[in-house]
Order: sequence, then C-alpha cells, then structure tokens
Amino acid sequence: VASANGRTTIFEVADGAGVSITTVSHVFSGKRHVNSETRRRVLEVADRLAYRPRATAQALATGRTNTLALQISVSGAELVLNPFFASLLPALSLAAIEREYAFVYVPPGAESASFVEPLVDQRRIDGALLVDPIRDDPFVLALERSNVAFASVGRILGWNSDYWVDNDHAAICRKVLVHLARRGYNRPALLTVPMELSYVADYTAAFRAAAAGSSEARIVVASDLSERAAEAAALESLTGSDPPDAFFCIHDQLGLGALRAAARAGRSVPDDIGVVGMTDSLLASHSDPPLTSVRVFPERAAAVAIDLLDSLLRGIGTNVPAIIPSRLIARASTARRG
Amino acid sequence: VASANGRTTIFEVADGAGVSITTVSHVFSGKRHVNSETRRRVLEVADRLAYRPRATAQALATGRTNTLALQISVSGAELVLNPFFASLLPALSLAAIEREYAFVYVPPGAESASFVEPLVDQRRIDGALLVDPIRDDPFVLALERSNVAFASVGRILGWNSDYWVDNDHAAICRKVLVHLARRGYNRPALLTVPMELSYVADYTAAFRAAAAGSSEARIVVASDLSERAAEAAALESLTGSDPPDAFFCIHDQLGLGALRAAARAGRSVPDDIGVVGMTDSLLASHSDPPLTSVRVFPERAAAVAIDLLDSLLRGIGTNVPAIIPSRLIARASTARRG
DNA sequence: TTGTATGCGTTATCAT
DNA sequence: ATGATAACGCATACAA
Repeated sequence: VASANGRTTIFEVADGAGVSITTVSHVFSGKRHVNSETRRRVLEVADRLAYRPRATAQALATGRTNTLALQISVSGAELVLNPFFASLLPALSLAAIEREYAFVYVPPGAESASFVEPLVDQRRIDGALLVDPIRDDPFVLALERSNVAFASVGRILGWNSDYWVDNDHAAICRKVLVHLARRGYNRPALLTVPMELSYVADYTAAFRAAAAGSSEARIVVASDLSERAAEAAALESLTGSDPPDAFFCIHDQLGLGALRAAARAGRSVPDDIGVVGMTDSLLASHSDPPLTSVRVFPERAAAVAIDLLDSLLRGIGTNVPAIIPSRLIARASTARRG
Repeated sequence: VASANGRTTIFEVADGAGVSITTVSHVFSGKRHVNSETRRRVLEVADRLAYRPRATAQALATGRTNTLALQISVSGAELVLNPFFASLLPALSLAAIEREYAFVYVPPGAESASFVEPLVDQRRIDGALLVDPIRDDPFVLALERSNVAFASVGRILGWNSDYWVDNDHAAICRKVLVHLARRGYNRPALLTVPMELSYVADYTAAFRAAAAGSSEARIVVASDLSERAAEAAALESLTGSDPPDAFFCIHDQLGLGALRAAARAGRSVPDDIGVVGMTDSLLASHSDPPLTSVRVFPERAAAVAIDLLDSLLRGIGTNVPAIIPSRLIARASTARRG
C-alpha cells in the first residue's frame, strides 16, 4: 500500500502492462498513436497502481513547468474594495486550470524582489500574467531581463506589446459623458489620480478627446485613491471658479469622496451635482445616495488574458489586444429630477 | 550571450572554476564545508555566467518542490469585504517567500476539482495551507487521500490536528460581551449564520458559555452572510418576545443588516440597540452609525501559519496550535448615552 | 505500431 | 576538503 501510494513510476506501469516506458509515456501524452488494446492495458495498470506522471520529471525533461506567475499590482484597500480585482484572482486561476497550468501568486511591489529571483532565474515558471502592471516593478524587470514571456491585463505604460487585454475605457468614458449630458449635467469633471497605470492615462485621454470642441476639459486630480483625498480635491474644484456640475470618478472610492465634497459645499446630489463611479463595487450600492457606476467583467477579462498568454507560450501568436465591454449602472447619484 | 542567458548549468560553472560539480552544488546548498578560496572562485564564475540551480532539476533529485498550495475557502463578496481574507493572501505569500517557497493558489469549491488532481497527484506541491477549510472540499479530500501535509488558518470541523492557527474567538467573544455590559446592554444576542466553519462554531460555543448562569443565550441565525438575511433575522428577533438590546454579529456585513433592522423596528442605535461587527472592514467605518467592530491581524496569522507548515514539512513538528489576539474598536454603534 | 538509449540538471552516496 | 558516478522519472530521437 505504502509503495503504491503515489510513488509508482512509469517503469512499473510499463512492466505491468508488458510494454516499454515509451509506450506508457505516449499513452499519457497522446503524442503518438498507440494500439487501442495496448492503450487499454496500460491505462488499466496505471489506474490500478494509481500512476500519474511526476510533474517535476516532466519539467526536467521538457524544459516546461506548466506553471504561470500572476501579479496584481494593486493591494490593500484598493484590492479589497474593487470587485474587478477581487474576482480576477479566482477567475484567472480557473482559466489557467483549464489550460492545465498551475498558478504562482506574486505580491506586488519592492517587497517581492527576493521572490522574483528564484521564480524567474530558477525557471520555475513558463510565463507570467500581470494585472495593471507597473514599469519599474522588480518582477516586470526580472521578466524582461530573463526574457520570460508575459501578457497583461492593462498595458504597461512605456512598453510596446500586443499581449494585453483591457476594459474598453474609451467607450466607458463616452458612455458616461452621454449619460450625464442626458441628465442635464453639462459641466462634467474627471476625478482621477496621479498614477502611472494605463487605465488612468486612458481615461484622461478619452475625457480630453470627448471634451474637445466644447469647453476646456475639467480634470480634477486627487492625491491618491482614498476617499479623503478625493473629497479634498473635489471640494476645491467646487468652491473654485467655473465649478463642475458632475464628477466622473475613475474609482467608486473617489466617488464617495465626491459625494462628501458636494455635501460640504452645500450642494445636493443628484440635483446640483451628479456623481459617477467605476467598477460598481459594493461601496457604490451602499453609499448615500447610491452611486451610478460602471460594471466591468473580470471573468471575461481573465479568460481572454490566459488564452492570450497560452498562445504566446505555444508560439501560436496571431493574437491582438483584446477589449472587454462594460456596462453603465444608473443609480440615484445621477437621477436628477426634471 | 544567448547561451549564457539562463541556460548555464552546473557543469559549466564547475569547468570555469576548475572544480567538480559536487563542489559547486555544495557551495550553493551549504550542505558541506567548502574551502573559502574555492568557494570564492565558484561564486565568482557562477555570478559571471549568471548561474542559478534549476528548480526542476533540484525537485527531481530531492523529491521536494519547494512549492506550497494555498486555498481560501471563501470567495466573492465575502472575500471582497473582509480585510482579514484580503490581507491574508499577500501576507501568506510574503511569509512563504521568506522560507523560500513558491505559492500556488487553489480556488475553493467543486470547480477546483480538476485542478486538484494534477497538483496533488503529480506531486507539484510539498504541502498546503488552508484558510477556513471545509471538510468536503475536493482539495482537502485530495490532500488527505494522497497524504500531503497541510496546516490551516481555522480548524477543519470533524478533523483532529494540531497544525492550525486561529484568532482568539473565545477571548473576542468575552471582550465584546464585557464591552456591551459596560455600556448597559444586558440582553445581547449573537447574530450568526449556519455555516460549517470552525469560527462559526467557536462563537456559538463561546457565547453560550458566557451566557450560562445568566439568562438563556440569545442566538439569532441569519440564513446567509448577506446584509439582507441579517436584517430579516434581526428584525424577527426584535419584534418577537424577549427582544435583545444588542447584536454581536460575527461579520460586519451582518452588522449592517442589524442596523437596518433596528431602524425598521423603530429603535435607535446606539440608544436602544447596540451593534458590534467583526473583522473591522471598511463597511464598519463607513456605516451609519459607524460600527463597533473587532480588528484581527491577518499578517500575524499568516506568518505563524507558514511557520507551522514549514516545520511540519521539515519534521520539526513540536508545534502546537497558535492563537492570534485581536482588538476591539469601539465606535458609535455601541456608544450609548448615559 | 512499438522499443532502445540518451538527455534533462541536480543531489546524494560512496570514495579518496 | 573534494571527486566520480549513480540515481531522480520522464520525454524523445532514432531504430526496427
């Protein structure tokens, strides 16, 4: 019993079935045809001995580990609050499973530097999937240096590649602006943050493009993604000259800040000020008033991203960047009366 | 250049340093003494050739992969809302890194069944860490069947093991009841859910134990972890006979439900009804009124858990279950006047 | 359709 | 203090 428990090798199966290890190998890999009667015998013996090819031996022989690395560049409160990220992890791992990859999780930031070295240099992974990657992250640098393949959800600013998927930020931006205009908000501001992420850059660009022709684009920058920072920045713009009558916030949390700023400035939401958030997190439905937000689809993005990486690793690289559509969820924060 | 890029083997280093591969191996493993001058030469050559021992070859030779699996049994909204879980993932992986383990993430539930087989049977992992494990989960069953070592955060109900860490639920329960009593709430109810997790069972037991002697323990069971379910259950108890004057909720989200129930029953919080939540999530500080809650320390739990698993894998198993302390954060929801 | 023999890059067991 | 060489368990080029 003890010897049969997982310690069976290809030799014992070959012996038991009266064939060579080559045949056993091919029965499991399917890489060459095996007589159906022979195959049946092999499988029967393998089943009886609870045989499964050892992944470590396969890895040494083939040079491939069938393991991918995953890094999500955001962490802490942002990760907690954002259903896009929270769903992405399980979704990505499930998508990888279907392609028979195992998944190593890599924490973001400088603290992961010591992790990156053994992972990349010891060749424990075939490739990596990066979510909202940052150019100077130690992991990204290591992948680049060691020439390990990767794909990303969100582009890497300053890096040219076709291997990424993303939400359709430009379309989202247009959709939101149309929504606001229909409700009579005609001086919308973009409430954003100074972060070096592609989606941040995309919103700024899309907002500018949409505003061109009308007045100058109102862009309000909060110092970070916190509600407090958003409140301060929004309040300043509301009390300044030419105040906006709506905020399109690139995260729900910023939206909460905008709501508070409106209250402190003595304006009512939605009558005086409209507020739109992003990612449709639980904060959006629980705020007062509930926040109009944009729902994104992490499961879809995950599946597409793994597909992309898989075909890159197998050299079937005819893919192009993939764009995932999203959906506007209208709530009270933009339900202006009359 | 191309040949030197990560494809260097122990042979080339041995050649370059004029020693045997045995010596090179020992320089890197430290498993036997090497003359300091020899060591210096070896390291110099290794550095020049960018040599790192291949993990796959090490794994085949030693039978150990230096990879751990991690499974968190909760997902979706619960994972999003609960800072304990959200911080646990990065914290666990960092703790694993320090022990030189890579980390494979295993999604919870039946969908992971197809994942579990290759991971466990192909011996890709040395051991597993389970967070709030469930007895019938395919992964847990596979580990058991294949005799793979594991430790857990939270016990597995119906499974006897010393390899777990947990928050000090009994102490938390006492702390909360003392807090409520001091504020004059003397008919507290436990608001819980019917889930087969050790912490759920622990709270029920601790609450019963604390209530013994006084009146009978008031235990209100919501059908699930949602705010809506909590509201319904709490409302029913408030409108029944012998209504409670406080709710100790085993999750912040249940606390939000209790707040709504109080409002619908025409009671004010905190004057008529006190409410306490758990895990001190962002929902707690953002609710109206802000929720008194219990802060737990995932980073600490993570480090201890990895330690435990590591020593189990190395056979240094003198460890005992570890209990992590927590902290009560008092807010307006229990700030009864007078 | 199947088998033989070599390679994958280490670690570990003996030697010296 | 250091070496030679046999595992480790599979995949695969070459043969038959």
